[in-house]
Amino acid sequence: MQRSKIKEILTQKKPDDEVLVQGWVKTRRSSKSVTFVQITDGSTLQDLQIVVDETNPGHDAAATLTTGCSVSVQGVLVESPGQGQKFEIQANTLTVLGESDPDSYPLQKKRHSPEFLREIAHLRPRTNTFGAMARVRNSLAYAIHTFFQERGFQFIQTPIITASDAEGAGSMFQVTTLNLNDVPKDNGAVKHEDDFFGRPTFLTVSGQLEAEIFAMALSDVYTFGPTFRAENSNTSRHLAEFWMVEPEVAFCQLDGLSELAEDFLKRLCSHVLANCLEDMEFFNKWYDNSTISTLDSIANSQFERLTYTEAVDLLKKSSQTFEYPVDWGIDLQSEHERYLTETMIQRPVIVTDYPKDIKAFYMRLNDDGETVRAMDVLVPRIGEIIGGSQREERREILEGRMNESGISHDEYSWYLDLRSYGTVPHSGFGLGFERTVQFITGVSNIRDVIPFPRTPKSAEF
RNA sequence: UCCCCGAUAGCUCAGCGGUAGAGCGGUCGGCUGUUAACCGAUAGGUCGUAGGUUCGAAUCCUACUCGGGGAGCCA
Repeated sequence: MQRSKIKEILTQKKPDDEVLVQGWVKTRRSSKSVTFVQITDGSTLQDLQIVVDETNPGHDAAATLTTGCSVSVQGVLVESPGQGQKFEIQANTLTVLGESDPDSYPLQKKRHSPEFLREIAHLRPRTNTFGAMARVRNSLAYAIHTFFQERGFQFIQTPIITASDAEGAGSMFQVTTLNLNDVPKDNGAVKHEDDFFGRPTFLTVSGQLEAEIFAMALSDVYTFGPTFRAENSNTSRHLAEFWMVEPEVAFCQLDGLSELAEDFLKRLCSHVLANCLEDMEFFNKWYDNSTISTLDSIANSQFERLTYTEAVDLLKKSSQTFEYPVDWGIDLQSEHERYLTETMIQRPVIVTDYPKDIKAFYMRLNDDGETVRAMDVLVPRIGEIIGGSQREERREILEGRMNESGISHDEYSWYLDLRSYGTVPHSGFGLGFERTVQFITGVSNIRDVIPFPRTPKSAEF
């Protein structure tokens, strides 16, 4: 007999159907005459109740089941006379596949703190929260690909190991096969020629520059993969290894890009509501009781658009006092961004045209010579969820900006080449996948929205 | 990296100078078509680590480690 997933059983099977179901025990309640076993198989948030009568030869085994055991059950689907579930399985046979010693099994049939669950990352996928998390992540990843695929974007796989060490996005992890206990040296300096690639190499901080190469040939492309930052960041919204989505669009200026970003975020919100409502209701109940209404309103509302200069004016005019005063020329602080999106505007805000001195060298210089065509999308609770820009497509101006930033023309000659041979206006942004999952689920710590978080001093599992 | 807070039973926490506590979970027994079931009994702790103050430290002080909140860096 073929196994059915619990989700299938609840949606496609009818009373009196005979089914084979396999999963893990959440909890068990027994008496002399009957035992109830609640099992889950991860296909849905809902547990399935198995009823084992005392006359069943498997009753003794069922009565000793504990949380975490794995079982295989053949039985008949019936409408449940009890409260709390529509259907249940009247077991014919129940086989214990794997025991789970209750003295040492850390998961209990009660709520655990996210901090504790992080310490047992190999078992936390079995919890309601993490099962829901995995399904929402999966659904979001699917929505990301379909959004771009439907619009004719090509999915490009950019390298994870890179030799560019000055992409302006923070410190990088070095990749080496040199023996660190006995590094080959030449006059005191490390002999990088002896290293695997014959030169220093690093884990990528962004696929953007490589994506630009393909945008200059295929027009509309995107990347979606792991990204690494060796920053000593200890916050609830930073990881050393995270996933990032980076579309790069040729023949597109900043206003086109911000439209794309807005459509994209709206699509992610509505997709999750349409496909993971049960899991979202769980997050709404236990983590943030405004998350569903927020997603709803985002899917149906207009994002606010402000220039940096307008944002600074607005903040200055507000009666709010900030720890860091607002002034034109300094970057917006977290408190400013959050006040803008959470209090003043109360929905996502796209801030554009930042002073050039606080943004990366590749962003297109405006005619005022002072600002660049940068774009940050700010959302309540998280702050910056998307950072992007129109890229500088004029070679001379790009070279000037590289000089100002101390970036080697030699090392980026290929990047400059794109501006010499058929350059076109183009734009792109980066969306932090885990920050998006945080925003959507309402789970406050980024370590609890990724299966195996990597943070400073922590790389277990 | 900086500021603030925390670390006591498997988990969540109380105790804050004078003999280590509760709830949940575990174990044993009872009971019931049960729903984080219920009732009774029971086991379980070098009070994060290392120093110091004191007649006496879980409790006060110092350092370190780890965790949380905030900041910076950013996605």
